[in-house]
Amino acid sequence: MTSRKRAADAEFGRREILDAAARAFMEQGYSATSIDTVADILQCTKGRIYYHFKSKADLFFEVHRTGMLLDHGAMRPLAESDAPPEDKLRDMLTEHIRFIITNLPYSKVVVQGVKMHLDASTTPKQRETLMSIIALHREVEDMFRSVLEQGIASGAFVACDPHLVVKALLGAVNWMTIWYQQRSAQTDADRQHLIREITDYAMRGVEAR
Amino acid sequence: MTSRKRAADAEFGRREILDAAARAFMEQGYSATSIDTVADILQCTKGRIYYHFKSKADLFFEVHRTGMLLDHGAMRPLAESDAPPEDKLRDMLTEHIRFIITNLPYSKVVVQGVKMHLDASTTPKQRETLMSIIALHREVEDMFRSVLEQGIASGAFVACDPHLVVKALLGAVNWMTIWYQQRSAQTDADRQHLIREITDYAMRGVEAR
DNA sequence: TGATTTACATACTACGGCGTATCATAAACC
DNA sequence: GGTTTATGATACGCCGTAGTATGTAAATCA
Repeated sequence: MTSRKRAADAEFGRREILDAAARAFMEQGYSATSIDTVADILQCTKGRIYYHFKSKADLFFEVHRTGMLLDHGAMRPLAESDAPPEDKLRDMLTEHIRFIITNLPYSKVVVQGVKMHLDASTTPKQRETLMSIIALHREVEDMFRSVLEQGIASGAFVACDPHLVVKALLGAVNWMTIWYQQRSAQTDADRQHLIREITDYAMRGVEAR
Repeated sequence: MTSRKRAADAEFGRREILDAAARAFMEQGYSATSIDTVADILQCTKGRIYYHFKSKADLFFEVHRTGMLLDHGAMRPLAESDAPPEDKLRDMLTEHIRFIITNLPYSKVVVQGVKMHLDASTTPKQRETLMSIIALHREVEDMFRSVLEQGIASGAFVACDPHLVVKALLGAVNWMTIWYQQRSAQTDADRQHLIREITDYAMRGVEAR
């Protein structure tokens, strides 16, 4: 039983590192972030970080993976519901935006990570986890595109190229990772307004007249 | 006269460096790109680059500024036309997308640059040019928001918060800088289709029913 | 034609940062 | 009481890279 407590502590300590790393990567980017910077944020030394993570790249991958898992986990139940496509899409968008603003560091790292997939500077081991991250990313996009296709088929959405429109739709939302800052929406009402306006815009782009 | 020729050559050489730097920064990001990498692309040495640019940061700023000037220059005449807002916005979007796909490296650097404005590691001199770049960026966004507000006033666009919706609208388009690659659209017809689908989606998000 | 400026190339220095190795330790486990 | 776990502290080797200092050949100019 106590072993479970220790295991939980270890997980907690690990997550603490991931959170700090996410903040650092968000603010400075991967290359510009040093392991020592992450250690400074935690007020510890590199030793702690290298005890849990093999390398800087591994740490980044884990942050990226954690972010994708959180978002994917939030989207899947909604995508699997049997609500009509228009309701389903609206729920997914709302939840996705909520995820972005409540987990901004992870969201920004995910975006960074997407852009780094060309980098060949990875070990075979890393490539494996990298592929699983990419798979998660694809799955999330597939969920959105599926709902789009359902809506087009049902007549709820306008006829359009779902492969391109899903990019535009997700872009309207994901672009938040570029411009959004905590102070953009201070009160709860501000956040509600924000979520509403962005969701409504994204929905109007696909809804049939 | 010959001096004019030499001046033109100098400008050409400078632009050549900017183009190469834009490609490098696009592919690897600011921090991960070394001056030597840019030199390798040009098949020259650092000497040439440091002759034209004071520092790596200066080079990046000039790429960023050039990109913003190009986009700003393409948008302004359209924004200043006296066409109805819905036509004006459509034209601006189409042209903006065309700019992105024909100047992808510069577009991606601009996005990177926007995210780096927090960095305080700049000299007073650099801050000045940085401010002018930010001003250009604001102006472009202001042009889009203006058109939005005109359309809302005229009843052509739905009632919405233009400050937030302009972010979503530009996001739908600018997100291309994340996912678009040259091979995404190989033929001219592909590119036309792409531009059309993205523009249509972005427009539907604001058009009144 | 000699002097000077232009537009680079070469060679070198200095430094930051990744990763590792070593030693210590304090708590949890067995 | 011995062992494992999860750190802290410190030091170091090594490499990549920004920036500089110096050289140089050609074009321009007087």
